[in-house]
Amino acid sequence: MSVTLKDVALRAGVSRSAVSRAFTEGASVSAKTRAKVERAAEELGYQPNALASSLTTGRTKLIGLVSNNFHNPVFLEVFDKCTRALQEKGLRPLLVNLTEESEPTQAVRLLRQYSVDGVIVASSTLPPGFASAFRAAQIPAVHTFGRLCPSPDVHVVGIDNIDCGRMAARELIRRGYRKLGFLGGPIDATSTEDRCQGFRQEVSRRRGLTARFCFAPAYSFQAGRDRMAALLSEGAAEAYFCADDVLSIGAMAAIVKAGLRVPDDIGIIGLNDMEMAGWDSINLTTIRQPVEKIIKTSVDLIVSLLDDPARTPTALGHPCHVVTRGTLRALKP
Amino acid sequence: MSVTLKDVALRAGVSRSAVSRAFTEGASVSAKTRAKVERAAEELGYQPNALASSLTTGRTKLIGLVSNNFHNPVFLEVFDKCTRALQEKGLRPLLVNLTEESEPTQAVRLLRQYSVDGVIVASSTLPPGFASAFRAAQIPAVHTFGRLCPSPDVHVVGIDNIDCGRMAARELIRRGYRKLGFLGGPIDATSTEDRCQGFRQEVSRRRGLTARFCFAPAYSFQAGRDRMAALLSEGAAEAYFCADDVLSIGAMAAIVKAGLRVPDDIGIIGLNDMEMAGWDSINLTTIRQPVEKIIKTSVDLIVSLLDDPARTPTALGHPCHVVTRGTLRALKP
DNA sequence: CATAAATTTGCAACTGGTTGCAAAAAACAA
DNA sequence: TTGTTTTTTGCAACCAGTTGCAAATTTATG
Repeated sequence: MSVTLKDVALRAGVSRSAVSRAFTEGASVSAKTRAKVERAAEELGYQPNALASSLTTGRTKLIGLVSNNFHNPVFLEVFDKCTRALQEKGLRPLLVNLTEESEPTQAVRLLRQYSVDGVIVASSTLPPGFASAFRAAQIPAVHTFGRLCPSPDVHVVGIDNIDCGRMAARELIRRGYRKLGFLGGPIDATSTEDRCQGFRQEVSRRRGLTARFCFAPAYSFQAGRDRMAALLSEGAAEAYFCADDVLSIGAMAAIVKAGLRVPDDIGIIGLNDMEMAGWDSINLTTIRQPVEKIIKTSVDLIVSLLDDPARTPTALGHPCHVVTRGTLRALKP
Repeated sequence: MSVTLKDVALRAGVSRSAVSRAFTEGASVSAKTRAKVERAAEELGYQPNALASSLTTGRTKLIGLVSNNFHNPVFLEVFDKCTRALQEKGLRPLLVNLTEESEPTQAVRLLRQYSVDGVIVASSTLPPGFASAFRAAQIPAVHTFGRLCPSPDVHVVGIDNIDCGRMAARELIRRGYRKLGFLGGPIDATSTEDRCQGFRQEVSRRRGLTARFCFAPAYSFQAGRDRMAALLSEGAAEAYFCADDVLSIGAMAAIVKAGLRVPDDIGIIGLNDMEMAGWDSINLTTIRQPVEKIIKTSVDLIVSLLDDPARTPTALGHPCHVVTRGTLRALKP
């Protein structure tokens, strides 16, 4: 079997407590003992067992990273940033893929069994019961990319989707488009709902504008392409706010396929600013969601919740801005 | 604090052992006791602590999932498939992001501290020392997407990259291309090296062919685009095997930007067949790597290694095949 | 040098489970 | 009914650590 405290203690000629202390920052050990212990540990190739120590300390340094977005490329960036940020804080992500089959309660049970110190749910919608389950289990939870609302059930970090909707509408209007369109994701996704609402608000504040609203069944290329193809055949708007970059790319594919051009015939503005949006063959004008900052805030929040789990949930919003590339026509002079 | 065995035992009026047994499949408990325990557990909301039990059973059911590929979209599919497959087997992925800064030894230490039952390294190249470190620590390890070789240091599951190189060359030749090109990733990546070697072999077996070889500094869009732009200015080949789909997409962007067309002016064949390759705005002809099967094999292998960690490492290859889409010219009649 | 104060050390009990073993209970056979 | 066999149960020790406390050691002070 593997090398344990006892082995090191024996070899160093000290007690088990001494070894434990030598590996604990700020514990009461003399330099001499620590040196002896370190030497022995080195020789035996000892690694303290984090799980055993979690029993008494009550800290596993495990953070559940829960998501169901394994198809949208922007989430690769999310996982990258998130794992890095956690690792920097000495925390380890225990990844949970929320598939359609696996019930959410199953996921919560699992996270409890592994005594995670906290949970980050990276998904625009939170499965029902999650918030209360984590609260009941006293597990700090952060809903990253969730819907901001004044007094949420659980800590939320994200963007103001309503405002993004307004921002998109303003950008289109500013560029002289008058017949506007909104192409959302699933109609029951809160993110789509809010973006739609903001877009509608802004449009209805002005005169002389028309706006049509439609929804794709998923935030995916195919869904965007199919929906746009349908729109084209029934007479499309001058410019669309597609509530997601992948959706935008799908929509553009349909436009090009129909023999039209972006932005000359139809303008497109997306949302996310994922890496691909900047590829010059795509060159998508889009609303940038500050993923890195959102993740950083989420991780910092989790860290602070570790010492104060009962804090009242808050919503932390992050400002977005338009990244101008090539899929909207130039400003009128 | 949380509910423990003792609480349940007290409430059910049985010993702690009885509770433990009630939660262990196939343990010796009467139906009556089990019922009492289950009832009490239910009432208290008890969840067994997986980490505490790991101490005595020696099994954590944690599997380290190590990768450094958080930029290639194909890896989102990999993470998706891998987490699903592990979850189905009752195993939990502990994600480790191997960044440039963090030393690989650090990662191994971490995995030992968390007593993972096994490790899956999803990366074309294995950091030096990994194989021996895992062997020394007696941790079963599988190198997924690694280089197949007759007697590897560690279990490998992947594809025969040399064969893929040959396959690509044959496909180009079959379609009548005579001036061929190979566009690889980093020249020191074994995957690129092997694909290049196979391609060269096949070309040199025939007469009347020319082939030029070049390498991009990364498997990325930018790298592919920049490298291809440079090639175009110095006179490009008729068709290229780009050793990765993202690279291919970058290369195609450069070609289009230069006013040329794919496949009319230059043919492209990629490798991976990631989801995006099938998007009809990309429609890339490529060599399909059977990601799902590779992952499934890897997970099955890890599972079997749990009971037999010392098994001699083997290399498990998976066949690839060309997926014909629209980036190579039609076959000569 | 003796004494007081500060630091270091080991013991033992604890974390939340599992498990070998012997005793107790239940099931079966005579 | 009794004796035997089988099943179930609880005790106690164990897994790999941590930690409060009192004893032992070192350091500082008079």
